[in-house]
Amino acid sequence: MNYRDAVTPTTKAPASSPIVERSTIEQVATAAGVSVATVSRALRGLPNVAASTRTKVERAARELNYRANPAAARLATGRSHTIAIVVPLINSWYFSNVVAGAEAVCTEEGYDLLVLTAPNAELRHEVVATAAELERHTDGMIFVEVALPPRELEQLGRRRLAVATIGQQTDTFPSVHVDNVRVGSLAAQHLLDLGHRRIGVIGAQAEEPSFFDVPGQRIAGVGLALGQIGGDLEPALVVDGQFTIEGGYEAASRLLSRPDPPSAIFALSDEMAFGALAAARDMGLNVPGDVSVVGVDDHELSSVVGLTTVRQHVAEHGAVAARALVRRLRGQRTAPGHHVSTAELVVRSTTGPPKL
Amino acid sequence: MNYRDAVTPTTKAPASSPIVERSTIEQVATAAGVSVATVSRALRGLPNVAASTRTKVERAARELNYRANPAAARLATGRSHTIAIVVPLINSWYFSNVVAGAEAVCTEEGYDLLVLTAPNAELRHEVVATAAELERHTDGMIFVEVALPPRELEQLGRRRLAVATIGQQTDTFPSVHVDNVRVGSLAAQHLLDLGHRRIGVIGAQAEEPSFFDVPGQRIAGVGLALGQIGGDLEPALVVDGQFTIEGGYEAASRLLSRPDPPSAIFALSDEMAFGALAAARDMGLNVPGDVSVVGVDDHELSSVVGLTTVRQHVAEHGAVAARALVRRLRGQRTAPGHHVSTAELVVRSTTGPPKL
DNA sequence: CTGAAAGCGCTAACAG
DNA sequence: CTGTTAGCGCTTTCAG
Repeated sequence: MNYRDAVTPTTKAPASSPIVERSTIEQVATAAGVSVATVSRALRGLPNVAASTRTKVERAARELNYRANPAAARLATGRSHTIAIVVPLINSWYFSNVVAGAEAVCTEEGYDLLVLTAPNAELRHEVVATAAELERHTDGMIFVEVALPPRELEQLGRRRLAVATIGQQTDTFPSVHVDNVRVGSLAAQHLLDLGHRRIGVIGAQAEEPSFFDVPGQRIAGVGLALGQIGGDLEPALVVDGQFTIEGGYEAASRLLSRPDPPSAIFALSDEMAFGALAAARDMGLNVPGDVSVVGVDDHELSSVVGLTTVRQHVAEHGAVAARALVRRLRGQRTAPGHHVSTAELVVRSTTGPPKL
Repeated sequence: MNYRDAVTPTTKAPASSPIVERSTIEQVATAAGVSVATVSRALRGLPNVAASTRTKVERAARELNYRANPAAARLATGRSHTIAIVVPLINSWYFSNVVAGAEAVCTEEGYDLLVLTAPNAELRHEVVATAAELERHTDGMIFVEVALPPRELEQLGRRRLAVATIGQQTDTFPSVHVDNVRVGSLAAQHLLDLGHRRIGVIGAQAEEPSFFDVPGQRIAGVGLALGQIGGDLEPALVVDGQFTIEGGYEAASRLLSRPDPPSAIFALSDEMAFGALAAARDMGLNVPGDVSVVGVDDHELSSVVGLTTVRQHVAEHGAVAARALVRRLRGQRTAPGHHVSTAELVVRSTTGPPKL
């Protein structure tokens, strides 16, 4: 339920200051004894305004509590100072953390953050198809773990809309992503170092593998690590966990009830790992005695249950993407930088050497 | 990580239809051979438009892919078709689910959803203080578990802004909340029925107890149930868990390492309960053999670990609030209805009779 | 460096 | 029932 997580004992609230009305540019102009055009220039920091005039205007604006009406500014300029973040869903650990990161930056930078969920491919295509419409609601959008095919990317690229992606890496837009092959290797290598040779993987079907495939890359990383010691990833030991707790539970149950169960399980997310831990417990198996478990994310619960995991800095993903967008919207024509976020292995107590 | 939770195998995407431009009301007017005013009326379903004219206009609009420019409409009408949701934080199970519920309704109803986080009381006051400003960004706001003092409520009430609250119940605005006293009683009664008499509670400090106090009410519910059998809630058995997993872990550790530990623990949220379960495990205690644990929420993980809990329908809270707001914005002057959301006990395997 | 004036695209009286 | 005419509040030429 969490309603108070962040409630640090704060300084006494400023006795609820009364709501103060906003005024129009014209009132400010009159008060400062200049024209509205000058007020507009002065307040937006444009050149060609005498220092003295600017000061005068600023004072008047402050006194009148003036702030440009966003609707009017938007109509006149076409920019809305709003960013939309498109996520498949919002009520999951990963996505809510990404949104949190983006929100923090947006608030800080004076942008409004709109949340759009596009749970399936069809809706995602629709989001792109209605980009012309969205352009009138927002200045930019952040696509989070949303696979955009080349054709749609190209369509978006031709628009005035600023775009950033999280997860997918494109050559048109700035992006943030982790090296998922490395994520997989990191987990697998740890397991190999402990002596495991048969590793089970709880992953997920990639929806559109051709463009963008997180599970696939992580699994490739596992294969890579395994390959280096002349080993191999058994396809039969890779099962779908749908990135949910329950999916993880079921996948692990299947894996562990095999005649030849793996000695370790790599779940592609902590939530699936939690499911796996529960499954092991329910089967009377000891972790890490009978089976080791590794996850990805570093969920809050992970440290508490001692889950070994590959940590990602998820909120940072959102923050970096938002910052890139804001920068671009402010005109800083930076290269379409790709930020590769770090990920690191956090060894805790769900992993250990295999039996025998 | 969860990016694909909701990815159901969808029908093949409609081969990315090209982005089609938007046109202005004037183009539609010309195409339909009428004035812009008529177009505006026809398209907004206002009366006083001949059926034939309306059809004509609608066809033209469809052909030109016309949709009113939101910025222009907003400037002219003052309404933004946007709703803001104010949460203390967004990356927690409870709040992200509330937001998800609200988002679904907003999308369905053609409203944009803005997310604002106000982690502490000070920022919350600021949100209210800048209501005049917010009014120009949004038509309404949903305050989620945000304690608004009477004075601020009154200030908000005088504005054009539509308001709905989740958690707090006011007599000015529509609200959604659960009967938290009942939530507490439900949990306690279950424990009492099993034979427990000494119940520990993991709760949280209320920030502004005078206006709105979820933990306090749930605890009161416990006291009530206890009182009915002539028992009493020992103040020393009520400890703060800050509504976080870790806080729950620490609170439970403290509770269980007492010389006279309670035989059952009621955690005011599932996340705190997860922490408590981990603490019990780490102390070598058996659940429910040595100690029973009950939570509140019915988190996804709860069914998997078998946590007995009082289920709340969280996403529904967000949806109901959003719907109330939309209704109000559409002019249906309904009574400031207070929706009391249901909560029910879900008995699983973390509760059982006490030892001896 | 500053002001006047023309929009941005839509809605809302007000006539007719 | 429909068209004309003002705005909504700001930005942006264009003169000066």
